[in-house]
Amino acid sequence: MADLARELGVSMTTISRALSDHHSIGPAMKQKVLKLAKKYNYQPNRLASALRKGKSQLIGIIVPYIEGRFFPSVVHGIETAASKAGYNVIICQSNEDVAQERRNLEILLSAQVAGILVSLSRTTLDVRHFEKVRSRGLPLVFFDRIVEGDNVNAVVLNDQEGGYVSTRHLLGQGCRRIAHLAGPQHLNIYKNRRQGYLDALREAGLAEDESLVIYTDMSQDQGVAAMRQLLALPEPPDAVFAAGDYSALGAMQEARRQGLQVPNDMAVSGFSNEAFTVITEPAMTTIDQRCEEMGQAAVRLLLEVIDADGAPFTPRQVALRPELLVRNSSVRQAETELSSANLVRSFVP
Amino acid sequence: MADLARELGVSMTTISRALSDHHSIGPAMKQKVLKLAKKYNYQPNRLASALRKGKSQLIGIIVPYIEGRFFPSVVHGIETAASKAGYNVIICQSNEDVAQERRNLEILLSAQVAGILVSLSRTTLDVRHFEKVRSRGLPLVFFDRIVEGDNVNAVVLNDQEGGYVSTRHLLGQGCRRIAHLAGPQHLNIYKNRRQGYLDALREAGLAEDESLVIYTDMSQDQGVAAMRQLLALPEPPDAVFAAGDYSALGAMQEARRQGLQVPNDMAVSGFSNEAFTVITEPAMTTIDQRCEEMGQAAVRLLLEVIDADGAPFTPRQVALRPELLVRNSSVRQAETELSSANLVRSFVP
DNA sequence: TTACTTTACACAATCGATTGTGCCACTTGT
DNA sequence: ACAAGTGGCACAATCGATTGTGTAAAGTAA
Repeated sequence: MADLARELGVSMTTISRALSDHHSIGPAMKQKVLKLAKKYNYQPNRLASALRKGKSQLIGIIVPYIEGRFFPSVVHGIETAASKAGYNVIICQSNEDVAQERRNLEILLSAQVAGILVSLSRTTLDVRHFEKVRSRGLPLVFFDRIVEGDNVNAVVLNDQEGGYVSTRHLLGQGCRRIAHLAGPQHLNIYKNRRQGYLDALREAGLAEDESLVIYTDMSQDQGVAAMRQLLALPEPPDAVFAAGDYSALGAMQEARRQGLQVPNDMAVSGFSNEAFTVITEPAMTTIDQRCEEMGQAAVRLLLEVIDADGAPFTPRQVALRPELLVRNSSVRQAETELSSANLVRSFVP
Repeated sequence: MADLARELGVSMTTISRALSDHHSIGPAMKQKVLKLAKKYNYQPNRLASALRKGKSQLIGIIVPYIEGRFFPSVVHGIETAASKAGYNVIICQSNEDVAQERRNLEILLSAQVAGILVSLSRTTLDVRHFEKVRSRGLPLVFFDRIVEGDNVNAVVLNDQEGGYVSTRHLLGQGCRRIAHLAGPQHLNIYKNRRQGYLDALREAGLAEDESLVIYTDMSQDQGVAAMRQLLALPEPPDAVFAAGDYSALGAMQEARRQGLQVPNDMAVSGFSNEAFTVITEPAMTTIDQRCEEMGQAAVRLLLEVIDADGAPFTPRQVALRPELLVRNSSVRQAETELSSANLVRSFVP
């Protein structure tokens, strides 16, 4: 910058203001500065700028881990949206450990990020460490694994709706005894998915049957076990809505192993749209969690708070609408259609 | 920091030096400063520090995208290793676009990162933009999709070895006509996998049969088509080594659809260890690409260059050894064992 | 013409931490 | 006892960009 100033015979002030389009710089001078900056391919030192302004162009992310399908996709959405808005993203993993989460928070604070996006670690019961962020007036948005309450900014998937539309879909296929493979009920996502399931049943006027709700850890193994248990009932179900794709997979495999036709004897639908759901045979109906949209929505909300710039901002909670992906595991067909329906689904990576 | 200095009645110099364990500060004073820093939970402003020192504690990553199995896992490995060494990670996506890659590079430069890790975009043919990084003396390490040559730091998987061990394994199972589903040969990874396959055949004294090598785009569809083509041969193969899991999947599905037993009539092995390979039936033998190790190795190499601190550093290329994961799709068994071998594989997410 | 704006730019302080140099006091060698 | 050495700390410059204030020159209104 000093070089530019020297070459044009003006002060650094003028350079800085010309580049940031300040009103007190004449258009002629602005042009000259811009041209020279291009020529020398001048790149401002973001550290210096951030130090002076007290705000960097960085957004901090804290996620439990970067693996599987969900978090990488959300991060992908976040990075894309942030980058479009001129921000960069610095990423931290808590490894499901509160202590690590706290450390990451400190680091992001000392890196002077413009805002922070957090998905809580599984071991985070006490959320007081986020008070420090708020007391500094630093924009903060939670996503997916959030702090409950209406005094925080948060973006989540509407899990209840996911359970509801899945169950409605199965009902629409003519299923009348719909089982549910539920997840650990102390986690809100699973509680809400189960609630959606119950809501749909009640709406259809069907009596709730406790024996049709099996509580699992969402593993494939327990999906197998659950299906075995269900098929041993005096009145086995004709469909199953699982709160996760892996348990749905296990259930589907066990059903077929016992000679049932999926979907005609047993319709199956899962949750999460894992990559494998398109390659099972039949392909699995599931709920897409809108991972990328979640990332984008989180960034949008964060930018709103950032742009409010300290002005009182009423925290907001955003609930994304899940998308039901109907595939062959749940679409009942006449016998004659079966052959074509079970054709291989192709998937180009 | 000024507060600490005032409270102890010393200069900021002393504070700074006490915290960085400078020799010219007495142990008594160091203790006092440390204790006070704890008490006030003092966090140094990393921007200011980085500005003054000309080096931040940030490592920049440029990847084509953050999706699928590979890149997220590598990033996971990178973040973990970097974090352990006291560095944080700022991540950029090139979206397979050179222009974006160039922009990302500029951004990382202006963010004053301590070093950069890059996996090239697919459209990067001209690599001159990396010259600017080298001319600034900024540590640079490529991984997976690298610039060829021995004047760059790079970490890759030994694809040739992957093809070699896969083919050796199939040979060891008694297969004698082993087909290969190859990928686009202008990409080094696919060329090398094919080379490993050929090396193993030659070593076993088997004649190379051009009709057994099918060139595909690695999609599931083309895997299906390739298997159809292979089975129409006068002398069909008894095994197939695919350079990717998706094409292996297509091949396996088509083989079973035509009534062949996998693995006894047709052994199948893939490449990449995609998540779905454990849930196919039979589970698919494949090559693990050591994603996390690659991230770790890249960080280790980068840290070496950083720690050399401008001293002449001879660029190095690291080749990771792939890991063959033997599963049921390639292990030939006596008929009586088949039932147990095809049992469900469980997978807890 | 005088007084008052407006325009266009420079001066110098500032963000927070780091570091070369200088200074003082005290120890050690001879 | 004097010179040299060393431990412990402060001063002030510095990294590079930003910004409140100051001040000419040019323009406008009276």
